[in-house]
Amino acid sequence: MASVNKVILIGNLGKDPEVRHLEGGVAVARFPLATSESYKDKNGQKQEKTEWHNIVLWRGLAEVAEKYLRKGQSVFIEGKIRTSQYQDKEGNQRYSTEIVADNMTMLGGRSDSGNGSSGYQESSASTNTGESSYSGGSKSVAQNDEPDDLPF
Amino acid sequence: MASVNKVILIGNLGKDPEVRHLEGGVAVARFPLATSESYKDKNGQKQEKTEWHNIVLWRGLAEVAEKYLRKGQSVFIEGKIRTSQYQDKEGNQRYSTEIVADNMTMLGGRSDSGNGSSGYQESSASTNTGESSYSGGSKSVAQNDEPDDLPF
Amino acid sequence: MASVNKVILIGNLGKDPEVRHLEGGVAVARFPLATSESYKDKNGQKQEKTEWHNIVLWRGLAEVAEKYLRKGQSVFIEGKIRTSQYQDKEGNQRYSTEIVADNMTMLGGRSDSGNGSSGYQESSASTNTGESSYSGGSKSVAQNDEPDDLPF
Amino acid sequence: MASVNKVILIGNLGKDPEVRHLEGGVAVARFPLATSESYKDKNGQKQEKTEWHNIVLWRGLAEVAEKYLRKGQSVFIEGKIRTSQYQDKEGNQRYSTEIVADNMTMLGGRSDSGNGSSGYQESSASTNTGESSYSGGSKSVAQNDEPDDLPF
DNA sequence: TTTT
DNA sequence: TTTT
Repeated sequence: MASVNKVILIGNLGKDPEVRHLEGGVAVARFPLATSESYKDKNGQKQEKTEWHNIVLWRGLAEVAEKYLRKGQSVFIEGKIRTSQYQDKEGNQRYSTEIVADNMTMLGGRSDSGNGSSGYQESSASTNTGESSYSGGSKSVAQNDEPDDLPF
Repeated sequence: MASVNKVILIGNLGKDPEVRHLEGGVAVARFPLATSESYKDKNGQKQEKTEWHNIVLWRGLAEVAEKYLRKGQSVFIEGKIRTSQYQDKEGNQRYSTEIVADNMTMLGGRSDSGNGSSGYQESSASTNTGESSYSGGSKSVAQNDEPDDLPF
Repeated sequence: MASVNKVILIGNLGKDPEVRHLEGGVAVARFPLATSESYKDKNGQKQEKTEWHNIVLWRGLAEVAEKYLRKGQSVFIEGKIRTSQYQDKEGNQRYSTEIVADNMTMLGGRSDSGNGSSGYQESSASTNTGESSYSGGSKSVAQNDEPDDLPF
Repeated sequence: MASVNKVILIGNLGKDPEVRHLEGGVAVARFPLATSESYKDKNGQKQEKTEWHNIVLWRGLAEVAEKYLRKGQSVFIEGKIRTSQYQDKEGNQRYSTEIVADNMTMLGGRSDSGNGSSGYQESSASTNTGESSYSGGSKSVAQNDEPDDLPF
């Protein structure tokens, strides 16, 4: 049936990306992303609440993340929610929710190496599946094309 | 810091909403929402993968859900991701991820009672915080105004 | 620079799609899409305001639109805003704003031929660039891959 | 009927905001916002295409824009599309498309005065209608609450 | 020009 | 008219 599962996040990386290169050369990157919301509590005191999101990127996006994304930087992420089931060591059913990115844009932010945006934009013709190039010859890579045989 | 946490879903209710009315008259509704994605496996066979989302609605949206939403129906949900920590009975840290809705639009779909859209639209001036009414006198209810003292 | 241009619409077709098949076999479909917002005016009277959007679809999405979309039906559209300049007959600069779709999901709605959703879902493995198939062999079509030499 | 009209933009201000303060103290701010997309042309040359959006903000958001937003800065805008009709001087029907913001987040970017983000975040408890405060006492301002009697 |  |  008609179905949409879309997430849009702007936040900061809690750690450098962890990248694995799978058999076949496929890259997967993961990092925690913080979004924060401020509000006033019942005493009128300003409070901040931080939400942590587990971001997963595949292939080209993972490679961009590996090269250019660092802890503290700000990114725009577009993707979808995916909850995986797994058994913990006691054999109980557990759930883990991740955001599988299909688009990413660096927004700069706190960085050790100047403006992270530029390098990324230079080196990657298109990490944006949806908006990519309307030139005749261009190829758009589906960023969440995951092989079926991955160890999830 | 600059932060955005936004989710957009279109899917079907897996169950009727469960609604609690808290002290103070605040209503909270919850239901599982399915989004489905179809893809071809390595043998070219069409497969479908269903994602289940835990939807939470507050106040006016919860009341609309209680009155008009039923298992099987299709809804558009706009909201944000929130992951809560809790201790399980063995004292382990667990995480539960929910979508806190701040906007909802009924799309009809399989229903026991005709087109669910109409009733809802008639009875609710505005469940859409963001888009609500630009008349001078209208009031917009912040849908995710949660009391601080809720039992989470 | 960091840039995002994203539109999400749910609305009804004001007309059947107009489809052109260009040299090279590329299809382009266009239709007006209505979104409506209700609000109360200063006298407390309920009013409705309709917004009309010019939707443009390319290639695979255009072909799906041609086959399955009809006046009155409800669709979810994800895309981007594009404003074109042109000269009117008096030689004045004019602007025309369109939504170039890169994703489309039929939601049914009033239709002459039953539930429009099903046929579309059956016949199209993936019109959803962003969410498409994570099987190894699947191909994702970039929906807004426009040839450069189109007569705009 | 079920309807959604949502726009998400990240881009740069082409000019400082123009702000009007209407009778009754209501503020309206306008500015052009650029989003850019790069693609390769048929010769493999990298090209950039810039889209200009007419942003309109009301009340609290307009006041934040007036105080903190300047030409060149980067902002996240969430809002809706609105096309207005008007007569040009020759009496022809013309259309003008704007994005009416209901949420805005400053992302910094090129600025004459350091990081624009901070000041804004300090001084404005909540310009984010949708996500605002779940404290008991907080008030959420409907950002697109337009008086009916405005001179459009 | 849609839908409710 | 922005930004890279």
